[in-house]
Amino acid sequence: MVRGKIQIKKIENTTSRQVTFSKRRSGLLKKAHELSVLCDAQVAAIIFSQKGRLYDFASSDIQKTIKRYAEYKGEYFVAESHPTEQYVQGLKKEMVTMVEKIEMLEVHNQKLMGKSVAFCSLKELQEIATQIEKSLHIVRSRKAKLYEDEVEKLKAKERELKDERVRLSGRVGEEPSGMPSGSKEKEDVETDLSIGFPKSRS
Amino acid sequence: MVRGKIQIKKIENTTSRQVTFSKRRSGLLKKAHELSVLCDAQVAAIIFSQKGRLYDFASSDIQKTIKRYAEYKGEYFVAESHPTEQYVQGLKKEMVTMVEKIEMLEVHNQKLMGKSVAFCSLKELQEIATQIEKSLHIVRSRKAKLYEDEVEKLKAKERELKDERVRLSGRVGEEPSGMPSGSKEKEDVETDLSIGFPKSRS
DNA sequence: GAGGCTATCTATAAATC
DNA sequence: TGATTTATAGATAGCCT
Repeated sequence: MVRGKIQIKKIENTTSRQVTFSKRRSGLLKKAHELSVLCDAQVAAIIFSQKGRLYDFASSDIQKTIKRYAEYKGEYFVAESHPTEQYVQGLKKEMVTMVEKIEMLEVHNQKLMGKSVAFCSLKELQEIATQIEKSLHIVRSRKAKLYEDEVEKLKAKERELKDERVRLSGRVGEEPSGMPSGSKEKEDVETDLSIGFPKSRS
Repeated sequence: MVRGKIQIKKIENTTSRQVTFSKRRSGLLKKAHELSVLCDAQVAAIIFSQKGRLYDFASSDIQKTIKRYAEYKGEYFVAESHPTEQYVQGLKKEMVTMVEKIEMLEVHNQKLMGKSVAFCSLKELQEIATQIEKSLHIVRSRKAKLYEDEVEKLKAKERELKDERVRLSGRVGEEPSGMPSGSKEKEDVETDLSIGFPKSRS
């Protein structure tokens, strides 16, 4: 017997709370089912007991219902734990662009390297050749410049070494008699030991 | 007054179906609420009307409830409709690889085109120059081949036209007096109208 | 926990406004 | 549409097994 209307607040007595849970739970699921059948509605109900047990009802595929719910709500809760479809679509689109770019670059590279030019038109070949010639020119110039610099550097070193030799010779009070090691340059001064008058051998 | 118990099957009368939907819907949501409060349970209910309108109740955050549901079920449906974090990580990794490849290709391209060689070593410059020379050789060969083919084709056409002319001349029983249209080749036979003896103008 | 009982409370079908 | 009414079907609190 029901003694007066009950208060809608947590039932403190554990036993009766569990009994009530069991009864009302099945009542709720039954009503959910009836509603879906009577009114041809899409209904889903999810119940977790205090202990964490799951009870549920779904008139159709619950996944569909949840998905529909998510879409209806403008979706955001799924995004919380999982990237949205939209986000991934964006990534994929970006990847397609990148793949295209890679292909483009590879084709370009191939052509610059003289590969797969078998299907190029004369006009295209001419363009490639022009580009390559230009590249070659630039690279050769750069190479020449580097060599030049190198030579310049060596000359500077030579000068430096000469100065050093002169300086050292002045300090020991005699004629220069040797070259700094490491130098392979030919000097215009006789430094070899010899018998006879200097310069007589030229 | 309720006349006898109702059958749990779709109510065909649209009006009474809508009325029943309205009443039972609110009844269901109310009961869902009562259950959650009385028994301290986590309850969520989702109802879509036939027209697609959404009605729902959730004792706590419905997102949490759905998430918990998904986890409880081992889920699957979340993965089905939404990419997993892992999947996205994979995509991103792939993208990083692609970005690196693009950079590599671009640098290579730049070098082949003689750009940004300012910081290359002599050795590297030499390698690039060698490559470019090789490329140039290939491209030029290809170009030469194309020209050759072109010339060959033109020659073949010339022969064909000559044959044709001879054949036609034989059929009309006179000396060749014209060339097939489209040919721009210079012939060694006088075909122009003229006064006087043929060949007298050369 | 699950099921049964029963007195009540609640939901609601149908009609009416 | 929606609100109210009313009679009744259905749900359930409390108690027991």
